[in-house]
Amino acid sequence: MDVRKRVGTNLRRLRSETGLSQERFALEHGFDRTYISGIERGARNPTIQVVQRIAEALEIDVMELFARPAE
Amino acid sequence: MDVRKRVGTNLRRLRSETGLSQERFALEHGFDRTYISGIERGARNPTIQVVQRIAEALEIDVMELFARPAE
DNA sequence: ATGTGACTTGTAGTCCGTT
DNA sequence: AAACGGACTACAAGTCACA
Repeated sequence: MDVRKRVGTNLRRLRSETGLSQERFALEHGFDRTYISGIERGARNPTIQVVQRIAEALEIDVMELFARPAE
Repeated sequence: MDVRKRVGTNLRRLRSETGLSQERFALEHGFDRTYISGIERGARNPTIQVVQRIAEALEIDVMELFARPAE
């Protein structure tokens, strides 16, 4: 499994669990909505600093975004 | 702690454990010698696909490179 | 509310070196 | 063996209009 899919899947699940839409999550944490969308779909190849910023927004350790998602 | 330092510190430890120099590690796995050096020092901000490729070269899960290093 | 193509600007990634 | 510099090209960062 590609790491982009991995991070994207984890982000989508964790972001959903906060109860926020992509739009509100992006707005409240200073991201562009379409950029978050692209990462969740695995269409983007973000740098580790971007992933770090997302982890901070989710209030989790960056490592969690790289966990292998359950099938 | 910055995520670049985290990945760099982990890479340096894990790469050293393989017994390979930066130069040989890079050569044998198709990386640029100076780029590996930069990542280990935390001076670079690699994309997640590059970190994935490094993890594959180390034969570990990419998640391990994001673990919080021991102090 | 999300997906997608297109776009500009900045920097990731590579290659040549020297210290 | 590793840190570091300069220059270059490929592509990520960040944004927008529209479906």
